[in-house]
Amino acid sequence: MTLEEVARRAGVSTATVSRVLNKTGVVRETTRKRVLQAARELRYHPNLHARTLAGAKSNTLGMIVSNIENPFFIDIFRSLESAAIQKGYEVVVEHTDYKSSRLVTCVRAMLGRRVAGLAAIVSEMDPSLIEELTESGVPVVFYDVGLPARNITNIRVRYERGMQRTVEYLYSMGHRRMAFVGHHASLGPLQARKKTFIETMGRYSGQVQFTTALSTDSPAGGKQAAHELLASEFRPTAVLCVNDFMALGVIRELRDQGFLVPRDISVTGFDNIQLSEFSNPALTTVNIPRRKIGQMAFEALAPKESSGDRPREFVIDPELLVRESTGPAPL
Amino acid sequence: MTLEEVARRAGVSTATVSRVLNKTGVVRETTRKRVLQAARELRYHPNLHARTLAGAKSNTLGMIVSNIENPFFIDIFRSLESAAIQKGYEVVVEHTDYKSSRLVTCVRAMLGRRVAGLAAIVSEMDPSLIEELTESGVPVVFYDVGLPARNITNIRVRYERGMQRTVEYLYSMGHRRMAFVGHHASLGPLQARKKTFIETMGRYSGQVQFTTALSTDSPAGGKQAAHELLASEFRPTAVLCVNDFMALGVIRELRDQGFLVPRDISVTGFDNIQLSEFSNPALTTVNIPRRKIGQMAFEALAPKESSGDRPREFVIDPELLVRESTGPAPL
DNA sequence: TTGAAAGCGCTACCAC
DNA sequence: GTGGTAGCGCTTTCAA
Repeated sequence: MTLEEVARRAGVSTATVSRVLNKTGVVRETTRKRVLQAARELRYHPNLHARTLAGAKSNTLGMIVSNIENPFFIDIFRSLESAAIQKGYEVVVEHTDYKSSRLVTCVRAMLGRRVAGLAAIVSEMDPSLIEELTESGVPVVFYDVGLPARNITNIRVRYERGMQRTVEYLYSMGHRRMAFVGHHASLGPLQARKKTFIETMGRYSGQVQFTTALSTDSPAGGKQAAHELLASEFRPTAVLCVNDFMALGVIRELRDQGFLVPRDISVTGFDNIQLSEFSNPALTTVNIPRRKIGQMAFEALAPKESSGDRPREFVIDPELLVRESTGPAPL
Repeated sequence: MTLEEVARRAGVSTATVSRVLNKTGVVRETTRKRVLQAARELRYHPNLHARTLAGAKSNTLGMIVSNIENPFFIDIFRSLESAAIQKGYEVVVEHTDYKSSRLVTCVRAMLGRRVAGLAAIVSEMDPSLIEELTESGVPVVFYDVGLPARNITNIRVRYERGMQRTVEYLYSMGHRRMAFVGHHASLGPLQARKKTFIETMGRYSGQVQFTTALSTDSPAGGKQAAHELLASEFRPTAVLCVNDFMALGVIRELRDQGFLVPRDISVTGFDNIQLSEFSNPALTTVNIPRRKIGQMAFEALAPKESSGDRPREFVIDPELLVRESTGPAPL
């Protein structure tokens, strides 16, 4: 089914059919009806590829996330998407599983698709890709990686502040033996998180002991990391997780091994995903405003007619949310 | 950046560049190098729209799900995707939030994109859309809706069997007052689920009492439904949830109101999403093999050279998984 | 208000 | 091995 067939059936030119279907230009009402009728009878579906190829302007935004199973990313996606849809955009998501190789594929695909803008909410960005994106001229939003440039907007979370607040709180509750549970330490931003933990611990040097464990970004990963932690001789009174998703698994493992949270061991997360409230016990966590991030991302990507499109940087200062999974250290 | 510019820079024709980039046809090694070099220097990204428009054959599969926040759907997506990627396909997801209007948009978009196949894992399918898809000739997989046709494959779960097994189990544990928590009863398949519960209850008429509550498909929705349940005069000893995602919220609300699960009230889910194991208490649920469903969907969509593409129907008989959230009814 | 035709960027077929 | 070129299906001037 092509435009031409519809035109033929309606007894008009393809130009007219195009006008009718796109509601552009004026068309006599009777003609319009005839065209619509023909299109319906033929079950015509315009070829989007031909459309964008001919039209040039894309109203598609792209978004790439590291882990589509982690609700954190889905929340940002939904927020960005709802802002986008409101303005007549559509957004396509891809995910990388934290693999650089997949990221390259995704970015290429997005660029090939000629997206109007791209949000890269990923941890595994490498310099050459950043350069490629910068030079592509396409509006891009990075989360936690990259530097601002004319077409690049950055959103970054002051992770160290969140970490610091968590540790201070835990310290004030008497905790002196802490463990950090993370994932993918080989990736820049995640490596940085672990480092931040270690540096923060450094401030209490002599007063606190600590260790770290790594696994995959999932509840199962958290469970496994906790398992390793408990298998070692180091017995933490508090476990700080790089995110809520893993914390869910940590709590599970602790419980399986007979520990009570928070009576025996306190656990904290990061992100404040919805599930953190539904966890039992409800998770003490650090709030990261996902909705706001999605909105910021959209604003940075949508053509900003008013202001010049200078590079921007958004910085988020996350706050600690104390709930049920933390308490005083056991004696 | 276009193919032509690359060709000019490399001093060859566009045909040659195309051959090099697609690894199709033979090209002298030196020429190849030169082309690649030019492409790199120009930071050339082939226009995917032009490509598919010219090439005709699409290796993109589409998938539409009702609720992208519910891990159940993500699991199926990931399974389908990994099978697809292995065979050189890519898959794009869209979600509808259970809204028929959005479903229409999504289907149109997929058809416009000329996907090679479409998996509609949704509950809000209406007859006219089904007809549209059937007549489009595109290979389609429906989950829980629609009838087999030459290009339509159906995957259906014997929901009633799962429900029945759950009720039998609960009954055997002494439960005589049960409640069903669901969502979107206006949509066919979900309406059917509720009806199945009611019919199953009918078999025990006189012996058991029951009620139902509806909310949205999320932990928050489950929490709210549970809240309404407890606000009424009806006090169930067991709450059967339409899925695990909502059950998470139900458990939370029960706990918030001081009930112990399963001592005071038993709770069951459906789907056996990963999180159901990480719930506290771990959820008694009915397993639905998401991985298998994704694989089946892919097989049904991928061009099947061997067998003729006769319509197919896969039927899944789900089994009960007893974990910690259920127990004997309180006296 | 409508039609003719020139592309959009690429693939594929046919010559050379 | 390589180049020329006819489309793929649509939008968009430019004329009529």
